Amino acid sequence: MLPPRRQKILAAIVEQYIETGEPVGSKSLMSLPGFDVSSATIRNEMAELTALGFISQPHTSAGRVPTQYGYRYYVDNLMQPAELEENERRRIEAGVDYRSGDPEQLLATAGEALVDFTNFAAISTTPSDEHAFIKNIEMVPVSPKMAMIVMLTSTGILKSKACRTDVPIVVDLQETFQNLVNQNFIGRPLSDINTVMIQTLVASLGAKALSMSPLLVTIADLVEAASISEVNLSGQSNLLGYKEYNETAGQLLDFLHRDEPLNMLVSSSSDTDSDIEIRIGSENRFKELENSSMIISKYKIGDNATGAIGIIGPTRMNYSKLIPSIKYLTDIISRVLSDVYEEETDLGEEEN
Amino acid sequence: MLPPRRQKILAAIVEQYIETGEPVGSKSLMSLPGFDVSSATIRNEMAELTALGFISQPHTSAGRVPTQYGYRYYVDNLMQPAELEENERRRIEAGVDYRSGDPEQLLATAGEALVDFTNFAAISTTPSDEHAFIKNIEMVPVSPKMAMIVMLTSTGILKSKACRTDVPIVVDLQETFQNLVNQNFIGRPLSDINTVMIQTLVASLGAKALSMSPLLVTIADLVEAASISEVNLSGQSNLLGYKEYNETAGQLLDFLHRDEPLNMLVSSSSDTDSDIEIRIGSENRFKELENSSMIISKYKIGDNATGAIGIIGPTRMNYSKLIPSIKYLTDIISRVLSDVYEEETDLGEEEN
DNA sequence: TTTAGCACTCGAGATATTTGAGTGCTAATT
DNA sequence: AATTAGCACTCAAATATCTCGAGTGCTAAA
Repeated sequence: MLPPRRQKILAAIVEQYIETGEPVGSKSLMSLPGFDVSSATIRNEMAELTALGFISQPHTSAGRVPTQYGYRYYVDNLMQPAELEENERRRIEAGVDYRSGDPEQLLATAGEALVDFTNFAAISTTPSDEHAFIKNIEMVPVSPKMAMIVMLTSTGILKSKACRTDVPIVVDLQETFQNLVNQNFIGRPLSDINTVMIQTLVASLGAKALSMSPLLVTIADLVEAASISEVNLSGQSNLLGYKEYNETAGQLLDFLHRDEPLNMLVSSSSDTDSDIEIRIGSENRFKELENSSMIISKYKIGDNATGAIGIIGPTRMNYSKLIPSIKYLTDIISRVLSDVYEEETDLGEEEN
Repeated sequence: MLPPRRQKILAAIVEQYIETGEPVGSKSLMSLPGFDVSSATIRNEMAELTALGFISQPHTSAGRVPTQYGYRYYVDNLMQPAELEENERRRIEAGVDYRSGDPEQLLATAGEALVDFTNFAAISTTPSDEHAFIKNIEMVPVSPKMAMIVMLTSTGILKSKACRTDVPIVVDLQETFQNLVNQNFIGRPLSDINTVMIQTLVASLGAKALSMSPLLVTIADLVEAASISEVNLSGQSNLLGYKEYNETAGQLLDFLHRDEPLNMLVSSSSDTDSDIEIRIGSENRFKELENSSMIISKYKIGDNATGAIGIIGPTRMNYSKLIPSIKYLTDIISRVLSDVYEEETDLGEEEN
């Protein structure tokens, strides 16, 4: 544990650097209220903090800059989370679309809100639940040879996709389809449905195989889309404005463009139990993010499904303000989605 | 009309500059095959071309760079459209999703293909047709208090949105809804449906108003989404790589992020009759695009609906290759979408 | 009309100079 | 033992100076 004065100095360096982006010198700290020692004393302490790895110098004759360990110590031990102001709360709330019951849409708009609020890039995943099952599948004929297939999962995810059929859609075909769906899909976990399963099913249909095949393939598409926890990223262009990305902005955006690493980034957050996770610099395991931090918070729907939402930005970000903001947003999302979910579940059971 | 030799020099300057990005000097032109005159002669011609405004010098002792008028003259008079190679055709074709009948999805994937193929940003609009009407609306109950509303327009646009109702969805309610839809929406032009119309309708429903209201509002949302020709942009991060955007990349991306100007950019292309439009530098009316060019091509569905797809990049782009590529892509899109459309229309009429 | 020749221009790159914020160390002070 | 004043030192950033050469425009001869 650092002695109090050293803590105070570290905190001051982190906070001032977050604010100004310039290396912090001993004199500017001395002039801060509450610092009644000389700059030489501060320099001695700074030398210690440097030896301990919490701060570093860009070059010998410059001030100090927090290292990622400095940020980490600050976040874990020194930072005082800011109280959100009323208008900030309102701004965050306004970003959540209470009305629609569709989690994807809600997360998309919430992400946009985060982008506006933080000026960083926002990242979110749709809820995933390894025990999710298919609650409902409907076929909607919209024109003679085109139908829309709509699927609802136990998690509340709603997916739909158009499907052109080779033969005209008649009542008979619809009934066949609905029977197939009832027998083979409703109530089954998403993980059960895959290409092989679909092919076997098609093979067993005999004469009806031809007409059913495109519809069933579309179901497989929907299941896949619902299983993969989709990662949504927005506000990337905000990052261009930060001078820490001057040179590497292109690389970073390219990296964020690829889906796989994003998925890993968000999903790997499940190994801790805390509901909010802060990853500073190389704590994100990707080299492309060594100068970036993520604040990721998990939301829950009911007791099983979880997803995450958060931000990506330069390590120099205002942790003490952002962390409570994201916490607050996540609480709202959890509440809204759980409400919808429970309402559905209750009603569903009443029906039986 | 420029004398032949001057044309030849202008074309060579444009082409070499497009390739290298460096100002083109008289000597490097002289060494090109087919130039049998001295560098002094070329310099004289270049002086003329400069006076005419087709080329300019970054500074007195540098080579020449095409002005936007130079590019324009080149595109209009000098350029020889490249023949697409077999593998290029295949790459373009591979980007078009023949199977799904959904124009939006098709355009999205085609845009991605353009991004990969050209390394620029791609822009596209969904088809719009001022005479479009509602062909079909279906309500799909997916859970006790949630329904999916699906709408198909005469243009083939398929839109769907979830809607939570305040009361449980029963057969009675579905019938009421379907009657309402048949009487008030099917066959009516999209432009007829607006908030006022919906409100009047709701008001006339008496006791049923409460249960119908959220469903009808959702229809309004769908109609709006289908009327507004949505602009899709992708591959913006490609632009970061071009040195002409070194400084202004952020501004450009911010600009492209906003929806309104994009809409104007694409829709204003309707004033010419040609099916492909090339806008160089300030011919795009926005200051943010003064160093950019767009190649935008219109596609058609049947005889009425049109939309556009194209690219945005630095004025220094390979027009002679890109123009035929985009033309080719647009032809494919038009053909696929028109096929679907006609098939639908024919079948629809057979039905009657 | 074309071309060889030449003086001229000016950006890019290399090198030198200056400046000042900030440091670490030492020796005196508390 | 902890603090501080004082001072020599360091080094990036800003500024100035120099050199180089690609490319030009012009002139006078072919």
